[in-house]
Amino acid sequence: MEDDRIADIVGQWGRERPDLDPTPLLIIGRIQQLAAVLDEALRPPFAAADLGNGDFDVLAALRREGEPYTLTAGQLSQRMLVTTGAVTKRVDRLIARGLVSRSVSTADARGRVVGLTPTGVALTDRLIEEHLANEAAILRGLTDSDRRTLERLLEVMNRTLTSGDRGPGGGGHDG
Amino acid sequence: MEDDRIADIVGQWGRERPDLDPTPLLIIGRIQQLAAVLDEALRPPFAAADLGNGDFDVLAALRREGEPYTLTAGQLSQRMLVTTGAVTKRVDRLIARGLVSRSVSTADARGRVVGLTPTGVALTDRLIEEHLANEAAILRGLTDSDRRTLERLLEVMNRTLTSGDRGPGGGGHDG
DNA sequence: GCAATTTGTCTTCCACGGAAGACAATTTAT
DNA sequence: ATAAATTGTCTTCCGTGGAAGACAAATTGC
Repeated sequence: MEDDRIADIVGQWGRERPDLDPTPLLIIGRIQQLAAVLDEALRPPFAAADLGNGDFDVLAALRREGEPYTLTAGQLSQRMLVTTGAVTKRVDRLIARGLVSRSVSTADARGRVVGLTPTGVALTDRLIEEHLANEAAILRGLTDSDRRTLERLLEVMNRTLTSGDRGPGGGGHDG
Repeated sequence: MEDDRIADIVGQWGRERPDLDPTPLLIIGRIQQLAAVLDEALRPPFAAADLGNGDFDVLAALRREGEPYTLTAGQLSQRMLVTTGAVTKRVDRLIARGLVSRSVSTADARGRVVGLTPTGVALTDRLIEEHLANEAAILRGLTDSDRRTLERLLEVMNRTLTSGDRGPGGGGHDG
């Protein structure tokens, strides 16, 4: 029944390396596992539309930008936290589906402007509804107060990570 | 220089689709982003040892199992939540590094038993210390009380997800 | 204006993991 | 015991994304 996988792992480490404190895994391990399970749980609507999760990211970024639903490849790269190479491939796939189009920027001829087609807008509008409904369902076990607390705590972790000064070990990356 | 990326996204959706409630993203989006950033932040020790994050998973699973530090490919697959094909490849890489060995199970000749070599044990023991120290550093912004709360809330989400009845595609209607 | 540098995107090439099939060994049924 | 079904692992093929280089266009320096 219950795979408290993470708790088991903590228990194992406690036995094998009693000199260490494995309890950080209770939070960090769970976040990582949660992210994986979330991806799974939220995939069905995208899968039904024959879209990779990453591809929907493109559609959503364009759609929420508002009219005329356009962004350059570089902007997409920044918003989705993937390389421009990945953007190229995602956009290529979406073009093949007729959901976005790509054109040379008028302002800067080396810029490529990606824009939602009417079909793309329609699909995105439909999918985002399903998507947010699914997310809401996942959170149904949490009270409003729980949610506010969780938001805050996640934000604290995020800030700790983003500020980048985690003692030894290096770790910093982009600037 | 705060990239409150998620808050921005929620704001954009609020403007573009005021009929929807985008606030679930404040939790779920942050968890997903956090997981990605965590992977980055925790990678350096493994990268320094020329190991993929997934490869360390194998080492850690074997090490925390206790002596004789062995598991079958199938057991590894279950513990790491990846397919047996992925296990084969991870193990192949680790064998090439001399960190684990593979032998035919005495009990069942189609089973392959993977075991840590002495070198593998030593490396894992070293890496897990660094790893847990890094995780602890990431959590330093949270009080003990925060941590307990966060653990609980993440576990609630996890249970909601694992219990699995969230009608995707089906009708999302809860009580 | 022209060369050098920088910038934005695309192109290779590579690594990793999933899906499905191949294969060998075990178990079950007869 | 033998054939059929099942199981455990590996193999093949594919999809996705990163890193680094290629390339075109813009910017800077002279």
